[in-house]
Order: sequence, then structure tokens, then C-alpha cells
Amino acid sequence: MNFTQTLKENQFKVTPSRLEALEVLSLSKTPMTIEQIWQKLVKSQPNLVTVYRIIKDFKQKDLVRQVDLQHQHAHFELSAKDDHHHLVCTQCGRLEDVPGCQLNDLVMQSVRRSSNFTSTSGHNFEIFGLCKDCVRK
Amino acid sequence: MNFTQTLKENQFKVTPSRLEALEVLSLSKTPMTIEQIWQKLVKSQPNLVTVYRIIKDFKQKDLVRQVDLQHQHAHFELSAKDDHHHLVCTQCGRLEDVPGCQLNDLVMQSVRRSSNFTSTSGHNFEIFGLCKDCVRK
DNA sequence: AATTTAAATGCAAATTATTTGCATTTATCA
DNA sequence: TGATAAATGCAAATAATTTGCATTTAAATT
Repeated sequence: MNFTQTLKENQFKVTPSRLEALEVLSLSKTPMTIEQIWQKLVKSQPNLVTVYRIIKDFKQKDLVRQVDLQHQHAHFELSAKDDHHHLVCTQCGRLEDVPGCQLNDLVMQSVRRSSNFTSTSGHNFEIFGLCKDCVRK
Repeated sequence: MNFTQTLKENQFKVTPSRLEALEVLSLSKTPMTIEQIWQKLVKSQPNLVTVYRIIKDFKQKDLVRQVDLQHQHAHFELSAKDDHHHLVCTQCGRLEDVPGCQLNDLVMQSVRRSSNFTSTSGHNFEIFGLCKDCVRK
């Protein structure tokens, strides 16, 4: 995928931080916090505030989606990644991707029945429980 | 529902704040923030910190579930309420309950296929989009 | 009913996450 | 190459949540 093009298509100026942010997100197998993204931005080394702003703008343009794992901070992942959901350990935070998404019919059905909404931009589906390590304790 | 009994069953001391918190949550049609719960606690008038602690303890015992609407603070609702999910407006925050939950099979299937998890305590499913008022603008 | 005790609460202060204001720099376009 | 609007950095503000510690209270025991 061409990050420069992605940025241009979304009316963003092509800056080193934004390019590297896209790269970092695309390489990550799990949703990342702002702090985690920031630490991976070794080439551009932007200010933490800049990372907040970049990700916020990406979210607004639906380039990334926000994932809430009920930790103490938001997580983000590229929207371009395959639709999937997550298993989250409520004790240690351990995370597992659940590949594939069988929710699209349900989403459409929900919208069809709604009187306030006629379209959607995305959805989140997280499953909480104890991972095998935490069950032992 | 008998709130005193609910508290005792969960090894909580029966205090005015906890009783009223359960009452307030049970009367609410939408998930509430800590601040909103606090403002409704007119009889017991506890400190805001106490509300944080009460809800945290309730969550630990699965009396309430946390709902993330991607606003700037967490929301909570009684677990006893029917399993359902939410339509959330990404612009104005407008919220609509989607009654019923057809996700249990999917949750069980996900767990069956997982190597790290063998059980779950709950799940969240939120659908994001623009409500009809915000679409107009 | 009075006494004991662990748990619950209040208050002040700390911590963490996120945002804002403003001055400076930089990507883009004429 | 120069002009300009957007992007960035830095300091400080705000918002959400947590912690420490002293005091109060529910409930178990006498």
C-alpha cells in the first residue's frame, strides 16, 4: 500500500510523521495506544502531542478506527485491516484477534430498524473474559 | 428486584450510596457516566470518589458492565439489563439502544476457536455512524 | 444494647490521558 | 522561489480517574 497516496487522497499534507504513523500502524498486529505509536516513530520522532493530533485526524477521516479494550487509554488500528474483533482478558489485558467478521448483516439489520440512524461508519465488538493464565490464579 | 439482597449476595456491605446507585442504574434507560450517576444520588449524596469506587467494585463483581461509546469517559449499565447493543452518533453522541442480542453463538464460537481463552464474562458491541440530524449538516 | 473491627467514605492531592494556545516551521502550489 | 495555510513543538491547561490517609459506619460478637 502506498502511504503517500493514502494521505493525499484524504487531503492531508504528506509529512514524515504521518507517513511513519501509517507505516507503524500497518505493521502492528494489535491495536496500539498513542503512547505505543509514539515510541515506534523512531525516524520522525514527533512530539507526543503531534501523534495525538495525527491519530485524531486519521480517525476523523476513517483511516483508523478506535478500539476500546477497557484499559485506561484508547487503542487504534488501521481501518484498512480486515474487519475482525477481539478477545480481551479483564485481568491482565491480554489480547487476541478473532479473525473474520460475521456482523455485517446484524449491523445492517440494526440500522434498518432504527428510526434515528440510516447509515454507519463502523462498529466495535469486544469479548471480555479471563485468559487461561489468569483463570489459573 | 431487591437491591439489599443483591448487595449481600455479592459480599457488599449495605450502604445508602450503594443502594441508591443500584436504584439509579436500574431506572436509567441508557448507560451512564460516573458523573451522571453521582448527580442522581440525591438521597445519599456521596463524594464523587465514592461513586468511582462503588462502580468499580460493581464492575469487578459483574453487577455492572462498562460500555465504551468513544466519548471522553466510560459509561456503565446494570448487567441485569437485557443483553443489547448500541447505535452511537460519532458527531453528537446520540445514542440508541438496539434491543436483543444475537451474538451469543458468535461469542461461543470465538472462544471455542481461541487458544488463550476458555470462557467469557461479557461482550460489547457498538455501531457507530451519523444520526439523521447530523447527516443533514 | 454496647463493643469491636474490617470495610466504606470523605477530602485533598496525585496521576494519567488528552487537549489547547501560541509561536515557529514546513509542504504545497502559484 | 515565495506566499500561505497547514503542521509541529513546547508549555500549560483540562478532564478523568486513582491514591493515601484519617474518620465514620455496617455488621458481627458479646
